[in-house]
Order: sequence, then structure tokens, then C-alpha cells
Amino acid sequence: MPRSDTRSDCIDLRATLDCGQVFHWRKRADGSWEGLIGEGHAVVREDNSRLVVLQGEPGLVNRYFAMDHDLGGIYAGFPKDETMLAALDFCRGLRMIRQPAWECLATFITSSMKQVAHIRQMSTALRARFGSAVAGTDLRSYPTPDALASASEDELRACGLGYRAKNLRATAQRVASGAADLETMRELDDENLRDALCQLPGVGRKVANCVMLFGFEKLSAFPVDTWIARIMKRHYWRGRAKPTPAALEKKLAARFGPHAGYAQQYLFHHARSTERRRHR
DNA sequence: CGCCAGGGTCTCG
DNA sequence: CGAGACCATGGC
Repeated sequence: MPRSDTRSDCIDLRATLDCGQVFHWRKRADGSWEGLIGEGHAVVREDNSRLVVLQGEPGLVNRYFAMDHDLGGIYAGFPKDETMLAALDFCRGLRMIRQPAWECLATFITSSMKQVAHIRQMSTALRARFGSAVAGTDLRSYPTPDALASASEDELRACGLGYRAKNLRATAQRVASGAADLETMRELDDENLRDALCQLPGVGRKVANCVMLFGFEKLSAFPVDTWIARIMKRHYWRGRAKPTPAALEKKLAARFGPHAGYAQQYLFHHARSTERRRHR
């Protein structure tokens, strides 16, 4: 009997929503997942690895969860080494969702030197304090650029942001004023988009790559954080001199191909999940 | 208590 | 360039 989750239209909601690409979805007692897609309330569940939309406009929800991504084709392009195959086996059905660009950018500005659990906590606090109510749920929308631009630094620090408050506020002001236009950035090629994002306060190479991957559908973007650097050193970079981040990305792009971002997220989620388990 | 967390930025050699 | 200091906060 063929595994049902090897189909190209499968999805693993827990892996997708709990892998560190998005930070506000929650699992309900009945096993369904509740979240917001922009300002819209959405509830979804799995049925035999297929996506079932319980709340929200189906076309919009399917687009958010990137159900059009051909996972079979993407997996076929992964390198066949042991580390990658173990990650694939663990993460099969994890999809790179299409997040609203501003929400993604702002969230990852707050992510530096923070654990995933605390990024979620800051996101919740920002939504509660500066977001808007949404009909049918107590979840609140992510604050607009205007809302964060007009907040004081102390108010942002009260949401647990620490030194990141200044950067989030400054970037929100640039976006709110139109000095930075995220929609126009969609027309840029990868390299120019990365450069444009890196000009924003609090955005360096790593955060820019996350925003490209999660918010701009740039599936080749390869964020290198502490976990990925550890994996690369352990499994892909043994004995060799430490390359610069840019050189590392170039070599990784060659190794992992046009969907390198997918491979990266699978390696990240697998390593982090198994490491966490070992601590219990 | 010490260490680490999906880093960015500035300074100094 | 490249390495190091510093930045806040919370979990373990």
C-alpha cells in the first residue's frame, strides 16, 4: 500500500505551522488549526494528509498554504545524502507558506537572538497591543506599519522586544511613509531584493533571506542561522575553512538547487525538533 | 548561575 | 575585508 503522504498534494499542518516560519497559528482541542491570513479568520485541518478548509475562502487559504507547490518535484531536486534524506523523511508535507510580506518582515526583525517560543510570544504581545480585532475569533491581526510607526519605543519594549524595538519602529516608519515599498520590491530579482531588504534597519543577510523565502516566494533563498551553520559544519563543511556568509550561500545554492529554501527549512526543522526531544 | 537563542551593527586592525 | 563587542530578554 503506497504511503498516502507521498502525494504531491499532501500537507503536514503541524510541521508547516510549527517549524518557525510563522508564529501565530494554534492547534485546537479537536485537532484543527486556527489562524489569521491577513485580516481573515481561517480554520483548517488535515484529512489523510489533505488540506480541509473549515473557515475562510478556500482559494485564498489554498494559496496561503501553497498547495500549488509540487512537493514531489521539489523533493526530486534535493541532494540524496543521508542528512537530507533523514530531514525529508521527518518533514514530508511541510510547505513554505505565502505570508503577507509586512507581517513576515516585521516578525523576523524581532527574531534576532531569540528562540522560536519567544518570537511567538512577542508576536502575540504586538498583536494584542497594536493589532485589530477580527470577527469570529479572539486572534488579532498583525499590526500595520502605521500602527508600529506611531508607537513609542518604550511601548514596543513593553512587548518584550528589547533592543529590537528601535529597529522595528524605524523600519515600520520607512514602510509607512512609502520610503520603502514592499509591493514594488516584488518586481526585483533575487539579488536586488536582498539588497533592498538589507537597507532596512534590523535586516541583515539572514533576516533578508527569511523574508525572501517566507514572504516573497523566493524558494531558493537560504537563511543561515546558528542551527543551519551547525548542520553545515557537522555534515557539509567538515574540515574546510569557514567561508564568508555570501560564499557559503553561493555554494549552498549550487548544492541544493532552485528550491534550496525548502531544503534549508527541512534541515532546520528536523534538527531543532530532534534536539528538543533529546532534552526531555 | 551560565549558556544559548532563526543576528545586526559598529568599531578597530 | 574579518574579528569582536555590544545589544535585551527569557528558557532551561
